[in-house]
Amino acid sequence: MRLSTRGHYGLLAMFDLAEHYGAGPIPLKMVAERQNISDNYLEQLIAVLRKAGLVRSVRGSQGGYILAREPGSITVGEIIRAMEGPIAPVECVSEVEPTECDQADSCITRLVWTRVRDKLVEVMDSISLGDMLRDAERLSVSRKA
Amino acid sequence: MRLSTRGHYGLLAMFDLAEHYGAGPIPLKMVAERQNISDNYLEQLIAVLRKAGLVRSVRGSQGGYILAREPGSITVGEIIRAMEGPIAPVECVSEVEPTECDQADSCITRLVWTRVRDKLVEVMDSISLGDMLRDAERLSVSRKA
DNA sequence: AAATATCTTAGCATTCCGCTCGGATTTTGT
DNA sequence: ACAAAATCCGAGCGGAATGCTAAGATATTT
Repeated sequence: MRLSTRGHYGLLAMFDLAEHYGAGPIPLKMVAERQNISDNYLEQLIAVLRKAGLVRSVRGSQGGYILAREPGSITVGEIIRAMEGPIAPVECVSEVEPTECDQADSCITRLVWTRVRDKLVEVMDSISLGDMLRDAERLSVSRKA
Repeated sequence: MRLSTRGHYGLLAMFDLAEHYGAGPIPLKMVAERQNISDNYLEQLIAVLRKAGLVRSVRGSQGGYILAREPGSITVGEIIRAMEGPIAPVECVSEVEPTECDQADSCITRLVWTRVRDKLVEVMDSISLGDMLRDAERLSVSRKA
């Protein structure tokens, strides 16, 4: 029941961009350094996020990456789907195009996995990068106190 | 965000044993046949469930496997933990012995994964094999109607 | 033209997955 | 005693995915 590092790193990178939202394009090297990820590897991962329409890129000197939308409108669920594909504990309850097995209609375990999937979707889609920024704010305030 | 077939098959096998609970030891070949799993492979998987104390085995002719406890007291969460290890979307929020990263206390994504983990645990620990038997009963009744 | 970035593709070592297979051991029934 | 039916145990293995590294092509700014 693990995420690969793709989803893990993807969210880290997106949150980093959210923290610098409004400051123009952020070079990937900065993100990689701050989040402690190989920048060569992150380059490949951010390409996926770009193709999914979650970030915009600016090429050339002074270039970098910017969130495609404001942090409040980008959810963890979107990011994870982009990085790891449809959310589903097992293939037969995938959000899109589940490959049905022959006893799908009498399969009780399928009901279980559907409930698990629904909970996953519910929590991931309910958290936005904006929410995470607020959490960070609260956390840093309580730290200073 | 996928389970391996280990967890998938593990639950199928345990549910099969639950359906025949009280009928004495069930040979693994029967389970494998009904659930359409390679019996050689299932043999390895059931060994894990046995070592976790979820099933008892009876060797020799007329032998087989029996749930170690009644279906109502065995949860999906227990089975998945046995087959796949501690429930956690990322390692740093593992239920047991999380390997902390150096910025663990200021990591916002960690808060997200903790919430995801908690939801997973909540739903998996709330469903027992007994619950699944009731679901199967309801489903077969509504099918006949 | 130089510097700074993104973009794209190839490759690669390691690990995990999902098995197969062979045989040892235990128990029951004839 | 013997055969049959089962669990037990470990070795091995092909294929796929993971998590990178590396090298260069392209675009943009200064």
